[in-house]
Amino acid sequence: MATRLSDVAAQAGVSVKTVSNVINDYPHITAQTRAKVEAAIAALDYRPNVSARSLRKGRSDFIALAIPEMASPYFAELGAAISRAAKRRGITVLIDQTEGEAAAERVVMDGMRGQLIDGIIFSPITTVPSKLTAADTGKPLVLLGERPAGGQFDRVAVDSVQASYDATSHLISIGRRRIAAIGVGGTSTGAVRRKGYRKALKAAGLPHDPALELAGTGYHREDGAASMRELLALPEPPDAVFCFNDLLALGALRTLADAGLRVPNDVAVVGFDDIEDGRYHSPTLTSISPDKEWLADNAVALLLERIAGHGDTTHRDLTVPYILQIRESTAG
Amino acid sequence: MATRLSDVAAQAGVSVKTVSNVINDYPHITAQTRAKVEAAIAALDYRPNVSARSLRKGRSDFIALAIPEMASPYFAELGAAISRAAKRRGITVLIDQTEGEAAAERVVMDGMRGQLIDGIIFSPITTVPSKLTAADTGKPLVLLGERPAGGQFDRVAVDSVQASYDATSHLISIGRRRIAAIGVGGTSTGAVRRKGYRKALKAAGLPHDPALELAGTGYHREDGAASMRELLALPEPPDAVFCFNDLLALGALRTLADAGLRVPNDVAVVGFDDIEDGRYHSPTLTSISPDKEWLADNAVALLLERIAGHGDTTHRDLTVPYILQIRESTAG
DNA sequence: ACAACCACGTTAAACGTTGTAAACGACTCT
DNA sequence: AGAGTCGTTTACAACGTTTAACGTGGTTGT
Repeated sequence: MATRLSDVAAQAGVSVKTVSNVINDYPHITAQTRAKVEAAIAALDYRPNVSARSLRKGRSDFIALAIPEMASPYFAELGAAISRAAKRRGITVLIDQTEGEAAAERVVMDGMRGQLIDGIIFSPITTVPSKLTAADTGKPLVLLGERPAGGQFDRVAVDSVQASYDATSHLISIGRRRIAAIGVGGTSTGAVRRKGYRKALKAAGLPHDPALELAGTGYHREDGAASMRELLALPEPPDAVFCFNDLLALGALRTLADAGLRVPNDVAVVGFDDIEDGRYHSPTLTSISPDKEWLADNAVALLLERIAGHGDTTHRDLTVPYILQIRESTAG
Repeated sequence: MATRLSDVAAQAGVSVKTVSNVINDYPHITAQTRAKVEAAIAALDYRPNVSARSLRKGRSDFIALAIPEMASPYFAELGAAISRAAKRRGITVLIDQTEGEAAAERVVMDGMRGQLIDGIIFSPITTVPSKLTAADTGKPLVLLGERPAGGQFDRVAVDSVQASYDATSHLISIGRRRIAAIGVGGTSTGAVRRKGYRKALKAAGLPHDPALELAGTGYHREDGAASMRELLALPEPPDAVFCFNDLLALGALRTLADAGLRVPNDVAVVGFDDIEDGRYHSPTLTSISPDKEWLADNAVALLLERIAGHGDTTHRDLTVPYILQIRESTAG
């Protein structure tokens, strides 16, 4: 049924090897032969068999992207960007939903998809299990987001401390004095962003009130909404909130709307990620906006470089550029 | 480096084929041998090689999901659901971003990923190119959404006419008389949903004003926002809008907020898809809510059945259950 | 005329897995 | 006791591709 190399060879009147050479861009081929072969390929609508090729070469030109959940807008946007970046380089991305905490285990247990994939881009939202350190999967890995303790992997991420510092400082600059933080979980992300948040408060000489640091159980809208409800129940509610991602912020905005509070007049809100929802929400959401295209492109490039294996063992650490997008939720 | 079948066989003291038999649940194996083999597999941490397996079997247990763009919330949610449904059955989903109109061409050109995938779930948002009809890729295909002219494929979709009828009728039932529609493109989706919209108007004895049917260029927030601006510029603006998907509706809500109009008091809005954003937006969005889990599960099941190939050639057409979720955007 | 290329061909051997068919015992049945 | 049967295991040949080693004429340059 499926046409194979030998069919093409027969049609073009050349050897199998020559066809293979044409396909693999072997340098020494006459323009004439190449044309003949290409004509035959077109005529027979030949497609190389990926399985056979990857079995023989040991490379598949597939990489995996492991994310907690693709229905989450940030990860959806990230996945889309990474898919495009990979396609540009002729490689295909397999998306893996790790669904929460057991992420690394699952990746490892999946056995790297039966040795099909050449490498993996791993984007944890919660903790990076320390097991990852030990479990050397043998395949190149690029980490997205906060570095796990004693990072020994290639990594691409925003400077979360600085970005959080900027976000908080922005709230201070518009006159807020009682600034809450939502999302200070036990996760690396939560810890790092809290660091920048506290730093900004300190730099401005503002007191640090532990009651204003909300942990919550996750990073979804409902968690943000719940945390905001807690904050409003406080004897002295905040006049601004820095949410550690946009989903939390959107949830918080929902609670504020339900409570009849005006944003930003009563409470100003800043998010992190700059997902598209935030740009259309009422009010539009001020947010830390990482350059996702840059992130995707460099993550893929880095991984491919590692797969090609130019021997150097030092791991690299790329910092994603970002800007603070100021919108209605902080600008009256 | 990677342990293979023969390594396991050596370790267990049996033949390669026996190990293969154990892995593939071949019925006639002594408990004793099975135990030996399983011990060896565990000891060596053996993982079957997908490439070799699929080369030999002609099946890979991979299916493709072709969607316009995964960053679009509806498709992200759909992709997540389909991924889960597939994983439950031990198969892996490859997501393909077709990015708009050239969808089918690309799928075909991709050559079904070099014969790796076993079948494809195809979810067009714009037109289903008629080429699809001709281009028999040889692989099973399940279509999501509106049926193309002369549908001859398996298909899973909501009854869009009925759903649109329900949505429009709901607006009528809350007293609206001048109801606009956004998203009446030349696409199958647009055409079908317009049909239900017009039918509802007619059933209620309302006049049908062509100026209230907005086509727009796409199905994103910005298109909804632009269309809404057009509607507001009308000499006699509408008192309700039925948007053919939630993204359009969210864009429309944005424009209404900018214009200082109250929803639903001044203008009521209904969407289609029930994406999570709509549930947290201010106001929350009334929407047609298809059962995405049902959709995903049945689409995957149908495709797998087709792959297994129980010879019957009649194509099947499954109707996804839905409800109308009434929220703030229509309920004062 | 000799070497040094060049453009291809030929053949064989992998890559790791599974289907086919046959071999092997250990039974049971005449 | 020999033939048939059954349950379990194995040897061998594929699947479609690439790599390697070697061969063969043909072209070019000295």
